[in-house]
Amino acid sequence: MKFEAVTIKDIAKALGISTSTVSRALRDSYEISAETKQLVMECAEKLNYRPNPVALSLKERRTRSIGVVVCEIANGFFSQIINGIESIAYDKGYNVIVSQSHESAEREAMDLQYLTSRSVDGLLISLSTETNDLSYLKELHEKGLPVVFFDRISEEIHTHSVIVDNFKGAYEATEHLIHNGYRNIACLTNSEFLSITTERLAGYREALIANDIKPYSAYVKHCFYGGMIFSEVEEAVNKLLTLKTKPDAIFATSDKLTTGCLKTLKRRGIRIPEDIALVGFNNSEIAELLSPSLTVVRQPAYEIGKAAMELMLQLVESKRPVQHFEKRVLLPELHIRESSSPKNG
Amino acid sequence: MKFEAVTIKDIAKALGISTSTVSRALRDSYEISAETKQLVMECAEKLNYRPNPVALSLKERRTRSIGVVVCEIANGFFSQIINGIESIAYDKGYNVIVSQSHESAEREAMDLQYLTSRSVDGLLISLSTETNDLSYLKELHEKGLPVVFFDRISEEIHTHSVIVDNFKGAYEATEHLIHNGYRNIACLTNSEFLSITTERLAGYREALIANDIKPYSAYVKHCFYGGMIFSEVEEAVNKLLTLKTKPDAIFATSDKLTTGCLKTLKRRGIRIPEDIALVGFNNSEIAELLSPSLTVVRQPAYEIGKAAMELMLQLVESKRPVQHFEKRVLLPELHIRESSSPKNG
DNA sequence: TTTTTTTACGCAATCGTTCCCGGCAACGTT
DNA sequence: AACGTTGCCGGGAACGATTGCGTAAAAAAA
Repeated sequence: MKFEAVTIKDIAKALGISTSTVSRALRDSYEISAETKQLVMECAEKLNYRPNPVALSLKERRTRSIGVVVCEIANGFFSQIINGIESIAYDKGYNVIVSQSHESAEREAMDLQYLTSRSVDGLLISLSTETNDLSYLKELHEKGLPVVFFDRISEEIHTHSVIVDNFKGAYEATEHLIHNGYRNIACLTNSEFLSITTERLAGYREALIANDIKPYSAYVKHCFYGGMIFSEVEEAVNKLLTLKTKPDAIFATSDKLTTGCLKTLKRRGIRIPEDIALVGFNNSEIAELLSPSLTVVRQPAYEIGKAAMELMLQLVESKRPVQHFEKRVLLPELHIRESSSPKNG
Repeated sequence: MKFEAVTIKDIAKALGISTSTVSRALRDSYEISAETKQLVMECAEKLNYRPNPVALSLKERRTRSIGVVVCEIANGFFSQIINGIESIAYDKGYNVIVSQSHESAEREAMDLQYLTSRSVDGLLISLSTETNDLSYLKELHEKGLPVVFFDRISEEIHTHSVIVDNFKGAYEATEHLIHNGYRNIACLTNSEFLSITTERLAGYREALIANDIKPYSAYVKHCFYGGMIFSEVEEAVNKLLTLKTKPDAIFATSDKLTTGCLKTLKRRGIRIPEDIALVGFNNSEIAELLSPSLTVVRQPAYEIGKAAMELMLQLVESKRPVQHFEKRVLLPELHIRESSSPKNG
């Protein structure tokens, strides 16, 4: 398929028939006689003919490839999602082109630019932390590019999306801490512009209020880069520790924030959960191997990827423009372990 | 770029000139007058023209996309490699199509089939644990498909490859254990068909011999699926623990084996390093957060990816067939932590 | 002024497929 | 015998871009 590349012409020549006949025979058209089909099939087999997908793409104006934009590939949560995306794509004969925003809006815009210039058939995206201007994406969407959001979504563009019930995840995590006797619960969270932040923060707040605990704004620390830069997390945690009434528990709302927080606490020799309890969103399998083992909110990342790709296929393979959009909400799981053991227990 | 798609023809029509002129003007050909160029440029800008990469691919017979085959995307080591690959690819205007073998030779063959049918310009591959028949890949390579191996390589195909010094990594890890007083050192390793296994096992053995310790075959446990199936690891570790002379240390030669081993030891309530010390190949950042923190051999995964993609570009962009092939060997780093503290120390 | 050279552009083939039009046999119908 | 049906197949125009070759007009040389 590199140097020679058998084409439909070669078959036509070998059999002394026209390319149109070969093409039709291969596609099993009714206007070709059984024997000709047979002949063509055998010849194609013999020459090891493979249709050229590039030529097909040009003709059909679709590439059967889907662009994926995430902030970071080398992040367990996202690589699990990509795994899910890929599993569906593979089954359906699509391929996936992954690119990373590294949490930069500029880089994200370039990714979009690049992916569309590669004429992907659709776009799966989890927004970067910096993104506040969606106009370019919106423009693409309005021009007809199928878009599906996952994880970090936006309501600004009316399309399919897949998330976990972030509110619920945060609510349950917070409530769990409260039930275990913690009352001064801090929240280490991402940029306030992200949908996940808003939702998780709301879950956290509601859980406090429902349990007659007054939310304390100094207990909420935003890390703009969501743990991608460790020093940011370290600083946030340190600030929490210098408060007059130190928190007795920390709820971290993302993978990297959780590990960053853990790292900081360990470095400072703070005991978990005796000095401070810790619960965090986390998808790493190692969480249970830590000492103390970590109580986490686990997201069904693989399923998120699968769902997102399924919805994408729905858009891409639909004959007429899709009118009704779906927001698929999956359930997070709270895994209770040692890092949030009952206070003074 | 979806419904309308501005083409070179639109520009030609708008300006009342031929498409060839437009094409040449856009490519800044010398045979086009400055004013015509100016006109074309402006018009292209105004209509927001984007060249169609599919048409270009068809013409130039290259897609500027590189296929990547790994066993598992959602594995820190490989996702870090992919990150490295992607970083170089992005800079050079290539895109990367990732697919997974899930350690299955059959699936790997299908991946190859799929990727080549998508006419990738080259192939970056880390072999699956099951792979013993390389004939198909060899055939592709002989037909002119550029191939670069990384991590799990094969000498059967003469081409570029990138690995870490597996021998050295294993040697140093083992020697470190010996220096810290351990003498009954077991080795938990992958399928014996993999290049990494051979090399790491050799490093382990040599280190023993160099320190006057006789290698004991019962201390070497192969896990065919390399930890992808936890029960396999569990069983291997359990077998080690039932030996008459139980090992006092375990050296695990991959990410998943290390965590699988750790999990098993934890579950059985075995203290590390008091009862058994542990050192493993691992690329997770969480290793240092474990209690005890884990002594690991860390591989420069990101750099492996970068190097592999660089070598690929060398192949893909070279005018004449490359004759001289390179095996790039990067250095692993031994991070000494608590899980291998001096014996009885 | 005539010839040669340069400049600047258009025509058409090409990449590999598909598919819309025809067209030509060999039937069956009136 | 003349006509309409089928059945089967080929020609050639797309899809979007590049490029070798040909050529008119303008510029330079004779």
